[in-house]
Amino acid sequence: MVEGIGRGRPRSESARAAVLHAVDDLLVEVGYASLTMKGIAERAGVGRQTVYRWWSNKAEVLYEASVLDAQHELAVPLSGDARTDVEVYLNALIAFLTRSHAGAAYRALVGEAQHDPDVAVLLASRDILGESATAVVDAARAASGTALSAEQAIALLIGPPFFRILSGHDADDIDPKALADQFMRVLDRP
Amino acid sequence: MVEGIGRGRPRSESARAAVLHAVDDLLVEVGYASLTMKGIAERAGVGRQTVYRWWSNKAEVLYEASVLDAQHELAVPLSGDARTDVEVYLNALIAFLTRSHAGAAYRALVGEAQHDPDVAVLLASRDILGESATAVVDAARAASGTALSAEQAIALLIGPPFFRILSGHDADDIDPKALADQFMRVLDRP
Amino acid sequence: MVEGIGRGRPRSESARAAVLHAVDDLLVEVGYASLTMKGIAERAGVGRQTVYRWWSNKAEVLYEASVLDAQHELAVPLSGDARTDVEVYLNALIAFLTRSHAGAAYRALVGEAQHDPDVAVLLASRDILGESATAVVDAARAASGTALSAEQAIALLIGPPFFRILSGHDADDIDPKALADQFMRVLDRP
Amino acid sequence: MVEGIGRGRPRSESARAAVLHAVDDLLVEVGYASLTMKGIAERAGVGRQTVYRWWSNKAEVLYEASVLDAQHELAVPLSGDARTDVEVYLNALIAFLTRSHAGAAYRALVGEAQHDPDVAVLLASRDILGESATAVVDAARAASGTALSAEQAIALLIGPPFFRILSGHDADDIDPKALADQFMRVLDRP
DNA sequence: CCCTAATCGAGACGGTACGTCCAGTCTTGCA
DNA sequence: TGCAAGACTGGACGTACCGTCTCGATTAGGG
Repeated sequence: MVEGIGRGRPRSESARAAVLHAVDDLLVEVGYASLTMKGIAERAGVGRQTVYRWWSNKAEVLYEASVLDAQHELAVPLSGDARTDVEVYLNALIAFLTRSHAGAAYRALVGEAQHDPDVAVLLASRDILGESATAVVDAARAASGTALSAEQAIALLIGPPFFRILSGHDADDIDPKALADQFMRVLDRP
Repeated sequence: MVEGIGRGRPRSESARAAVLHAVDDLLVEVGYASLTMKGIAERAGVGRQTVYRWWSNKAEVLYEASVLDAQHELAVPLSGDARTDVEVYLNALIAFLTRSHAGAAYRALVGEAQHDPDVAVLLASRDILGESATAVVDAARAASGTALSAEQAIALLIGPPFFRILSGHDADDIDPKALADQFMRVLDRP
Repeated sequence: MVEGIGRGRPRSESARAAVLHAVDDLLVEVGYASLTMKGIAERAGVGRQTVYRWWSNKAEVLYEASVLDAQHELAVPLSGDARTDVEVYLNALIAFLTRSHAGAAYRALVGEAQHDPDVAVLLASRDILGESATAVVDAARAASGTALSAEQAIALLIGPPFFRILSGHDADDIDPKALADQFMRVLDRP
Repeated sequence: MVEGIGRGRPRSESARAAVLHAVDDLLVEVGYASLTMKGIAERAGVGRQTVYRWWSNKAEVLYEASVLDAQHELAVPLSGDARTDVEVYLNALIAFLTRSHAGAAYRALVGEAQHDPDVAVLLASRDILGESATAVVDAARAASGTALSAEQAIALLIGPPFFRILSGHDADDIDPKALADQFMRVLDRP
């Protein structure tokens, strides 16, 4: 990647970091609804235009600020036993969606995507949740010899808790063990 | 009309109807993101105070204007054959979430609920999707003798397409027949 | 003047007064160059839109805030002796242009008018300086039987000090007595 | 002062010329109000810093680009007849202030000087208008034997049209012949 | 023939005012 | 006294320009 001939002052990496850091902080302090581009810039000690220069809206900043954390929180080590791994993953997923800051950011983005096409495109460009489940799901599929595609299996695994949490049910009512059972049952038969 | 001693001008039912109508129209014309209380009042030919008097935010107006009507779109007649009914329901659900105006309103509300606690409460107070699935799910549960609770079964049925659609996947990639198969398979075993 | 049927909340006279007062204060405190619509609104404790609703730019606010003061400062009582009145007027004019706050506002407006057509129109709509000189000049013209028109005489009276002050000469070098002499001399001959 | 030993890259004379040329062009194209340092630099194909290095504000650039050239427009040849020369000069002055690009620049600077002390100093450092009138006025003074000082006579000559034009009167209403008459009349008597 | 130094174009930087928009409240006259 | 109309304060929006700051590249001496 060449990036032209590199004329002009180069982008300030410290400004970039300050913005992402400010978003992380503000998300916790004031919540997504009260997160403003103005507030982010001021908190980061950065000009407003600098934020707009590199991210076109607050969804993009939030995405970049949160996506790495999300991947980290949803990464589960494979034990070799598919049933166990699925349950461990489900626990991580539920914790992410209900208790994690990065998860709150992710839910906010999903929310925004429902009425902002730009955010929808941004979100669709990288299926964070789906990616996180891939390893676990592939292992389970391989072990079971199911005919389900990876995509189908992923939706089957993530969908039920995703639906209950985003539509406002009490997260405590979700039983990861039972969900894991149901998931394995679908896979276990041709 | 009696309404107690009724001093002063009585409440205008026509104003209420005009507001709900205006919201329906505007949702189609400008979309949720550009829906404003000001715009609603002007379109309805109603004072802004009148809107605020009856609904405390645009989510409430939208909820009353669109989402309750949504029940009709998701009501499927029971045929007696659980497998068939499940598939018919899934088709209705997918159409609702991807192509219906009421569905767009519902998705917008789910989105708003992710960063506005008031909207979350409003949405949780009435599980529209869950309710719509109850009849189909109960019939399927009765026919199969599964141990799954109604709530578990509902999440299992709705979750997968809900996740795929809200996280921005292409709706055409969803196969209702396969989803119905998977759902029946979980139920079919004790 | 009927002003329609007067529906809606009427303009707040207190907001109007607060804005004009704020402009007066700020002009003294920070000067014209640092006078901003934002600053005016904040100082007046008024919404920004309220300022824009009634005045389309800062020149208009300034004009309204200063014109009355200007008229007051430039009003000289007629003594009956034209020569004396002319000299008194010239002293008032020089004081206005060099030492008065309203005069500073007026000079700023004249300045702005040189590169903003809107301000030029505003200024031309009401010739504050010319009006102030009318009484004195008319009296002098009547006494002398000159053939000069009012407009010519006014320009002859105001022009010389106006030019010296606006083009940056030291105001102390201006001799009102000599200027009055010169003015009377032009008038005194057919 | 020797200016050091002159190490380093010397100033680019072509850059200087490009900037002055760009200012001339832009003044005509977009007007003084829309003239920005950024715009000047871009139009000149020059770095912003380069402009700031040699001129500290846009008034200085404008002064050097336009106003100094203005002297040519105001230079009138002396015929020997004072009355005629005065009228010719007045015509040139009025044309300069109302129709010339350099005149527009000069008026803009006078305007700016009313609220920017730096510009006021710049303008006062060289009385362009006064200088232009010196020859004509001195000739007229010599011919008439008046007691008026050069400064007084200059203000008397330039002031009236200057006032009318800068305060927004219609330039067509100005009668150079009458102004010349009035001017000569003041001079003609002790 | 490099070395040093000051210039050049380009463009990002932190700031700040712009004029617009909307939220939610308040104040009129009319019915 | 409820209603429409519409003005109110407040504050975020995204843009523009300010004057400064880094870049790499260029262009002159001086050693």
